[in-house]
Amino acid sequence: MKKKNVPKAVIKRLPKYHRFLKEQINQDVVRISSRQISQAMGFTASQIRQDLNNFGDFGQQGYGYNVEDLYANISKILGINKTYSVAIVGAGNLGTAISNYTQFDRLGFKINAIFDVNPCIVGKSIGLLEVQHMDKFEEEVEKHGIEIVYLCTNMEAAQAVAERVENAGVKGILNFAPTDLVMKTDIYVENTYLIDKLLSISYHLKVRSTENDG
Amino acid sequence: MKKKNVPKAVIKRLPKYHRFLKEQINQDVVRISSRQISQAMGFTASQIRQDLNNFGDFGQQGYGYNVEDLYANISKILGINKTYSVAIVGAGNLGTAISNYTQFDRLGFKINAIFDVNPCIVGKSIGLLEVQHMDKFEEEVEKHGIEIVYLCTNMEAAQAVAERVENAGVKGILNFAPTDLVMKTDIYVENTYLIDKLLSISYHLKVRSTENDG
DNA sequence: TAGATTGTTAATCGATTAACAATC
DNA sequence: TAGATTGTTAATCGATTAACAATC
Repeated sequence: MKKKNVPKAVIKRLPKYHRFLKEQINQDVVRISSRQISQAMGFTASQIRQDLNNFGDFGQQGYGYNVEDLYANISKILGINKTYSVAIVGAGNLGTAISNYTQFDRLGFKINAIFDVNPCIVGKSIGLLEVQHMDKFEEEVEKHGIEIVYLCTNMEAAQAVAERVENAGVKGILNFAPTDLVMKTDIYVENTYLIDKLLSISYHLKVRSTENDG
Repeated sequence: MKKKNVPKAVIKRLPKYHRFLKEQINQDVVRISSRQISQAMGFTASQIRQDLNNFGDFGQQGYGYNVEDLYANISKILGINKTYSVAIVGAGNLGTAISNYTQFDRLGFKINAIFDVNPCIVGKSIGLLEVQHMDKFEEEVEKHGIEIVYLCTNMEAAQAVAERVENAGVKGILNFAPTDLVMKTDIYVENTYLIDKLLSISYHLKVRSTENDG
């Protein structure tokens, strides 16, 4: 098996392929060519073949790709042929919303604990879980083998909580707080940067409105 | 003023500069060099100067950049020297969470209406607003001059709602539904792709765990 | 003036696209 | 076999980094 290091740009596209192929399966599509994927997804056929060949020879000359096979392979590459144990820290509006986000659950990200420090929120039921106080965090991480934390605190608390999450041995953080976390270990942090998306909209609307002027 | 078309990669970094400069202002930093920004943000000094020079000559040889000035300039470039009129469609957990996200409000994105179709939700109060039925959508968009919609429906409803949003003359959509929207006009859509972030974490955790094997 | 740091041109690097031989 | 489509090498394009003259 080849093992050059895969370009970041390719990794960013993998979830899109995964999503697209799932749709194809739902529509009972059995085989598909890079050309067909190209037309549906808007990448070039060449790029699609290049991307996939970073991981193996999934296709067949003269035939194309078997949709089920390709989907299974990409799932495996993405590491979602297993279940992850997840905790949410911060059970405010956002934490509650995320806990109800079925899409995550469906792909094997199982929420096993929810934490907060606010006495008005601790003890509340969210789905089948009861919000626990952060006092119990380390204990519960151990008990449930928590691997990933969804960080849904406010901006001010985020850094301190992240460090505690790191120290508890959690491997990954999905950070919803609008702040860059500084970590000591190689814990993997992914930022949502919701504000950046909004600023991007703002930028593009502005550019358009000024294009009509000068 | 120069007006070549600005690389996408640069535009994606603008919000990060904006955020960083705001922090510097809060810490009463008056001037800063590309070298200092470089060290704090982890880009090269060269890249920072290249990025900024897409929009004008904001610095001064031998001095660097005035933090306040640069922040004001980037704000203007991002189009956030004005207030935007925003509506939320979908007042479930996510819509409610987003409506409470003060960060958006603080940068001038003002939520003026919230909509849903669920009879259990319509009429409910969220902050100072009452959730309205989608029947009133077009009327309210007109009344409040809505420019941006936060799309917080489920995946199934997203496409149909997006088309209605488009037809009502809204200019931009921040899409929280895990689906690619197909638009007819040049309405600007930004996708949050929360799942993609989670899959990215999964991928990196998997790569690390298999590095120890082979 | 001397020192610092920008703005900008040129060099390098990485990612995308084109082309085509291999092969199902 | 003939047609289709992959896997892969080579060419192009775009973005990042290095270097340095301009200048505050």
